[in-house]
Amino acid sequence: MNNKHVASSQTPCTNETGEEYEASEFCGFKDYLRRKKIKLQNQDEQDRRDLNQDLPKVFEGCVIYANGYMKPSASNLRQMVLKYGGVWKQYLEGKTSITHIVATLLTPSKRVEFAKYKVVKPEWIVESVQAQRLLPWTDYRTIEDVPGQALLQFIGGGSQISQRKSNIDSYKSGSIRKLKPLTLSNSQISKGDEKSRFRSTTKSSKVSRPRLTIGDALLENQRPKTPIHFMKPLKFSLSAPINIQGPVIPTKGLSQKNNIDVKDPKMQFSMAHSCAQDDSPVRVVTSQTIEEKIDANPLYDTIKQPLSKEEKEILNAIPVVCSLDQVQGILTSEIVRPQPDIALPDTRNLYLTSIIDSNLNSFNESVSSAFNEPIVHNTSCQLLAQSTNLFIETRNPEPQEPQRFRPLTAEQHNSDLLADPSIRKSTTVDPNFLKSYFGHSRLHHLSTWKADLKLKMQQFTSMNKRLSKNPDPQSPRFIMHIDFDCFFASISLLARPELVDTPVCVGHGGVMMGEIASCNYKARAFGVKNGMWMKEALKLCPQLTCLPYDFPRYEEASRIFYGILIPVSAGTLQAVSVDEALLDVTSCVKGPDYQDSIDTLARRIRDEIREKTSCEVSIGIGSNILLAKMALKKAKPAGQYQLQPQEVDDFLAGFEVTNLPGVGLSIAKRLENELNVKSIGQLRAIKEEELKRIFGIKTSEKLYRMARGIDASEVGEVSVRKTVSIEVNWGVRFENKEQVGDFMFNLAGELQKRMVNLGYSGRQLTLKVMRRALDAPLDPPKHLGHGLCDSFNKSILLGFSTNDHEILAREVQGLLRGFGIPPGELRGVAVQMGKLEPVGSKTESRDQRRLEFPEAETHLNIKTDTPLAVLHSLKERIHPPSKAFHTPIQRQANPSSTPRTQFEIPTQIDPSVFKDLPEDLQTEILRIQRNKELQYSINRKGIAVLPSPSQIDPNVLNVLPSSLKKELETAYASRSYSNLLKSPHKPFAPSIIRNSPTRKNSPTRKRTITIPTSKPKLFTLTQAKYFRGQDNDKSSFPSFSPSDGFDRDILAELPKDIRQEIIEQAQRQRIAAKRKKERAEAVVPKQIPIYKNHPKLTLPSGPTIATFQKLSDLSDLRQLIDEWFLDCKEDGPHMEDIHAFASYINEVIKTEKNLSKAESVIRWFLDVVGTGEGSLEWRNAIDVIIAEIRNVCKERGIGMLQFNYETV
DNA sequence: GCTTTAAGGGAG
DNA sequence: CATCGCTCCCTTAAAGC
Ligand SMILES: Nc1ccn([C@H]2C[C@H](O)[C@@H](COP(=O)(O)OP(=O)(O)OP(=O)(O)O)O2)c(=O)n1
Repeated sequence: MNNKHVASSQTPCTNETGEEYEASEFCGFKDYLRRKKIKLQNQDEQDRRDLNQDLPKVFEGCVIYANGYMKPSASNLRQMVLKYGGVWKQYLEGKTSITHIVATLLTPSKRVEFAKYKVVKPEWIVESVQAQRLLPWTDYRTIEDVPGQALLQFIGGGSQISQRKSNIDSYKSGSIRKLKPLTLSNSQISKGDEKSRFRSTTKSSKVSRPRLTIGDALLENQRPKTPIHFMKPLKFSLSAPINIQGPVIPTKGLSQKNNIDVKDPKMQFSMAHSCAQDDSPVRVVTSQTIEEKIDANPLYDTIKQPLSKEEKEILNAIPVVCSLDQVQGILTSEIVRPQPDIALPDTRNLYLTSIIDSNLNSFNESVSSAFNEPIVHNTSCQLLAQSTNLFIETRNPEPQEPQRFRPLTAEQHNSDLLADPSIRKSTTVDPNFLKSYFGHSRLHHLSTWKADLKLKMQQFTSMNKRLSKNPDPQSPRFIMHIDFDCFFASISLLARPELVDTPVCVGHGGVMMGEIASCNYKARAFGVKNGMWMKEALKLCPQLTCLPYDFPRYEEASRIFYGILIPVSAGTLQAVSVDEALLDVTSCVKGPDYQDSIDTLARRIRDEIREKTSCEVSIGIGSNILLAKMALKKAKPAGQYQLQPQEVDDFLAGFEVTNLPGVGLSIAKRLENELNVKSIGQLRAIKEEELKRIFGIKTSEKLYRMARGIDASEVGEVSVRKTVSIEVNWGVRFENKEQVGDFMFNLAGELQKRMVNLGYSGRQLTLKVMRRALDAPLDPPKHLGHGLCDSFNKSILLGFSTNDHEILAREVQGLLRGFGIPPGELRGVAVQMGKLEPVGSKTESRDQRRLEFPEAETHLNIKTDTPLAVLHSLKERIHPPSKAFHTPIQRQANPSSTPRTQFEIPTQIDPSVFKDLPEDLQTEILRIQRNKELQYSINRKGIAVLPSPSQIDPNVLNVLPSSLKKELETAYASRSYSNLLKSPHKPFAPSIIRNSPTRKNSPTRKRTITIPTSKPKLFTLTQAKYFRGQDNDKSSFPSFSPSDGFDRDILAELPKDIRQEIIEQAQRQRIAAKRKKERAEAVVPKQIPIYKNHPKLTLPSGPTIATFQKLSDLSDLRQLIDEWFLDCKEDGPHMEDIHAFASYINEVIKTEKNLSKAESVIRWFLDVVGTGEGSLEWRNAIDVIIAEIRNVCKERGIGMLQFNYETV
């Protein structure tokens, strides 16, 4: 220790407790880092003392942080800053104290992240020093350097933050109206007309353009709320066709008619200027009429003139959104003198610019009187709230002062709305919402039925497929597409026979904004279409009758429908929907008059269905699925049509491209705008290269082929479910965060139910939320609908597979909080689980005996994780990798955030300490508490879901009170926590793997105790039915060598189960290694190709070959397959084994890249299994495996493997 | 190079 | 009263590695 150090120990930088030098027996990394930080600051302080004698304090009050590489190096700049009285921040910490950021170049995301900071070029420092005074930073903006960078923030209200727009005019026959994305660039906006806008959009879509990631969007929401500078000019984003003509409207411009040319009266005029993004500390959203706005605020004094109707309409659509920052920004930024290179054309700066230009003074006054005080108050309030709570609620200014301007928050608005009990009960705040909602939702029924039928038909098909052999794949095929005519309408009409000859539709009673699910052909004659809004339809057809839904009858009709088709199908039947199926009837026809026999068959089917359901189906017949579908178009209604091969080209040419499957509004528009293509005939004239200019590769190729009637897909292709999800985008109205929490909990519960019923757990969780668009009215056109929204996605990887609703709920809440959306602004929520793994015995393949519509609701198969996994997730929550999800570590207790009542506060934890913890931390702790008694489970892969000690964020530990630390220590079942920390970070897999930045740790992360292979999932088998404990010797307690990487003391402290598992794993590992070695010695390793270049194969753990049950040798594998089949011949293979086997093959293809090996293994498998003795389950297994392999081949872009399997 | 992510799109 | 805008899959651009 030198003098310097001693001196620095007295600096004010040492915090109150003198922490830097306090001895700590609990040496977490967090402590270390903190001390290091403090030390650095002290260093700075010292440097400053040493250096700044007699020098002007040029940078006094400046706290500067350097980002990225820059010309005078950061350390040089630091010297300068310190020398001249500034503070240098090495770490970005909370960013709150930073006044300036030095950067030469900013990545797009950084641009967003730093959008509200003074981001300056290094020259600012250099030249300020030269000038010996602080030069205006505005002359050194980094952000102006990159042309168009500011633009990014204004495009369509947020670039890639998709802005969805309700468009009641846009629907496509047979599909629901899609919300339209909006991405407007500067120049596009000015065009004003939809077509040109669209064209520009598409063009730019091929240009590589940085996008705003969700993280960026989150940052927008999580920006620190301290005074910061606003650097963007005010702009308006237009979210609907609008044409604003003329130059900047002068002061009184708003009263001048004809300056605004509103093409669409329903248009939404967004005045979302840049800083009105919802990240603003306080959003003051008013629902007052514009007159009130004007009356209430001197800001509007000069425009107190009669407004035209359109003007009022426009202005009322404008939520007045303002904040201190914005006000500051408005007053200090260059708005008054817009930067030409980034400002939008004058026409779009019209409103506020003009006001500000001419009314700066009155504006200023209004700011202090109406905004300033309350906002300051709310800023701190919200900072507090945000730091502890799920949401920031939008708040009103405090009412203590006479308010001339009383805006309404989204929450208040919802409160008013929900005050009506009849409304309240159909919103998400009602505890029975989900049940009631899904019970009434046609799309929910449709989706559920579809998934169910798809699965069942798949099973049925695989059961029979091999009976009907198709020896000549070249011979022509006959595909039938069978579909009820206006299904819902037809069925619902059965109860109202008197209306048969009148236009009817099916929908929810209302006459206003309800959607039409289906309408009969009488109604279609008027132009009414499925998915259209009632209001619209009534305009077209005033005498339209609306019939109620009758879901049970639809279901019953469907059951009959499939009941008729199944016997006919002779094995190959694919469910398209509840009322729609594909049939490969190739094998049904023989002889020279085959075409007639097909037609006869079709007629027979139609007759039978008509007889049994009293409804008509139509049938299209073609030589592939695409052509059958196109033929069906012609067949409808109540008809059939067989498309002859020779007429295909002419037949297709006349259809509009939207009739092609996969071509919806968006693609059709692009085709039309870019290529002037409307019909399939026109599409056929376009070269594939041309298409690739506009669309991606896959889409281009598909379009190209479809235009020529080519479709290689086959009826009954097996697909494996990839996701299970739930979403609600209607009735979503919340008053506070508690309601949100409750709802998410219920949602997770429902999702769990679905997963359990399907027999899945999942590793990936995705949250999708819809937030009311800034410029959308608080009440959308559709009652309780979502209206115009911005949508956000975020997915995380859990380190374990689960379907436990509590875990799901918690993770969802964490994600949701990351978005920082005020409860009142939420309009839609979706939770999706991916990276599925089958769980328990009830797998999809086991359901095959029942073909009825099941309503079974079991509560089996819930996969809980270990408490430690949750601990790990807790860590991630508090100290997430992405700043976007950053929550301040020091959090204040929020009086309103009490723990859920169903959670007991554990006695071991000091209740007051516990209460001071953030809500989610509380629940995590509670989980740990509750689960402590439970078995420490091992996840399916045989990896203990104990987070690696090295992965426990010391920050987390440090922030916990000592009593909690103790709890965690207990949870770790270790007396010596520091031992764990010090032990090699080998043994455990992390339990939570967050996306992106976390992955930087992947080298560490990948080190698990599993047997070294390319992927742990290969070992799914170890716990499955057949393979359980294959080469385990459970009785022995092996001795560990140091090279095992285990600390024996730690091992001894672990729960028995985990210890056992680790031991077993280690054993297997050794055995595997031994085997490998033996094999390598005994056999010439020609069977073991080594692909040095593949990254997967350079894992530190060594082996480079995918293994299956530790085998990679072909003969061993064959033997294993033999044994597997023999053992499970009767009962069928375990689903997990099937997947494991498929995974292995995929691994061989993907990683080992040994196609011939994969082929021969598969061939062997098929030979063994396909000997005719195989049960249904085994045939199913074949399909699943083949399907998975097909996927991988597709992924790899290689052709399908060859192994004499006729359906392949 | 590869894989993963967020987002768009489509169907029924 | 209104109203019940789901759920799965695929593709793409960009980011991460
Ligand atoms: N946007 C949509 C589209 C369809 N459906 C429901 C109602 C339909 O009856 C059923 C089947 O959809 P189809 O596309 O097959 O349409 P229809 O059977 O009503 O008419 P078509 O005769 O054109 O098949 O799905 C819906 O609720 N909303």
